[in-house]
Amino acid sequence: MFQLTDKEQEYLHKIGSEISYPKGQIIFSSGQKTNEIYYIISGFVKIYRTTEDGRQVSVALRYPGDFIGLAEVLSNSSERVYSAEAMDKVKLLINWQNPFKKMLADMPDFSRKLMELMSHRLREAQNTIYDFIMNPTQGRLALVLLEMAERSGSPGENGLINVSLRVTQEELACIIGASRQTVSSLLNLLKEDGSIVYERREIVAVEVRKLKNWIQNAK
Amino acid sequence: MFQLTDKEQEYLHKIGSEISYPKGQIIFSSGQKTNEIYYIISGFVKIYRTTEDGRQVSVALRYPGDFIGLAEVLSNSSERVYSAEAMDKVKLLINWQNPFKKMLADMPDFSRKLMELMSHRLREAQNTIYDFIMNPTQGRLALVLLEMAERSGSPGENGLINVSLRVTQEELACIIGASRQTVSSLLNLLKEDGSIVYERREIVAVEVRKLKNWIQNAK
DNA sequence: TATTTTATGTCAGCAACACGACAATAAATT
DNA sequence: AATTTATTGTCGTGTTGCTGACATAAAATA
Repeated sequence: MFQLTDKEQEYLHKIGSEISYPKGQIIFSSGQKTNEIYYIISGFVKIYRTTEDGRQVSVALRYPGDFIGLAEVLSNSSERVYSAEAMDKVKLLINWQNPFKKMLADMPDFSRKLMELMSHRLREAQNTIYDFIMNPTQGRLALVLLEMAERSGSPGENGLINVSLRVTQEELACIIGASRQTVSSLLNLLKEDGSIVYERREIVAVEVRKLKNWIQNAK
Repeated sequence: MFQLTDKEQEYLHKIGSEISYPKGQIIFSSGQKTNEIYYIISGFVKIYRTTEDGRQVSVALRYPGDFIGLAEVLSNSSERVYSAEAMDKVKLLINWQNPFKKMLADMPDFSRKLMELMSHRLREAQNTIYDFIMNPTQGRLALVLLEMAERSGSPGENGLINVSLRVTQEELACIIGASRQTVSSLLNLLKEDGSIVYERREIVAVEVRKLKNWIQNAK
């Protein structure tokens, strides 16, 4: 849905620089000064907040081709509201605020495109709210697995998507707002059912059709 | 947080026209063609979706000074995704898509301001997700009542906000994602506790401090 | 290879909350 | 004023999913 033109890519590369983070690395965290935005080249990133009692609550996942840290820059907030963590080995393009803002001013089409992106993200977030209200835990787990597979896997035969998701149950729990124990049981349910292939702490493939059966109200 | 300049107000009025809707009126609904955006002059509006089995799920409330129907226009979606309903007697300014887009092009500052608005909304939606994960039903109810009071009431003495909220329990239920019966009990709990003044099916005032005690993790 | 750390599986007990049912009340309509 | 309709209060029952506890297994480290 979001595609940069060659010219935009080029511009971004010229004013930014590539940077890699290992899995688990925190890219920025809540409360920090807002100085930069990131463009995801590969890997995926969790946007989350830590509660007083130390629990993490995830509100979004971002995949290659998307920006992170955008909302603060576009709304001129001086401090980060949410934190971002690499869920994977991640390759990013880091861009400082000022040149980026200049780029926005220089390229009205790019600016319009970002407006589209923000609108799209708002819809996504609202869909997440909808899903939380409509779906019990299994449904939310199925939704998240499906999304991760579609975004970072490669389609195989008869509705199978091959992936390589090394996500702990703890991580999944904080994304879907459930307890770790529940995620454990559910993953095994999905496995027995043939909805996912889950071996040695890694999700290897998902069966789109079967997985969708666990979701109440598909979009 | 979102303020229009006199010039912008004037422009909007020039290219748009005022329109009033009674409580319960549907302003636009999911699936309709996107032709216009609305600016809320008074009253408030629910953004929601209806599920297959007829239940309503609300994802946001919009108050005076805010736009509705914006995301589709800004992202060039031809169809409405969510529906909008007047929760009150509502006065709106209706603006057709094309003149509005021209306004965006004509006034870069306005355009930037809308970008800020969308960023802000995204944060709001993410905060809602966070609240859903962190707070049990009472907390979400308290949050919604607090927001409605702060946005549409007038501050009285010692932390009291006077309002006049004629919202059915059914409505509240679909906003916080709970059953009507649970809302019923909770409202009475809040009433006994002195967190709200609730008389003859109308919420007359809220006690900010006490109400906040029901919320797990205040923003 | 041995040891420690981290992640997973599983269970029992408990609390929150949904659902259906129905009575009671207020509001709207005739 | 009488009747209908919409809204609210309050049950009991059942389910879901949380918590804490502990065993097991895999991975990381020494």
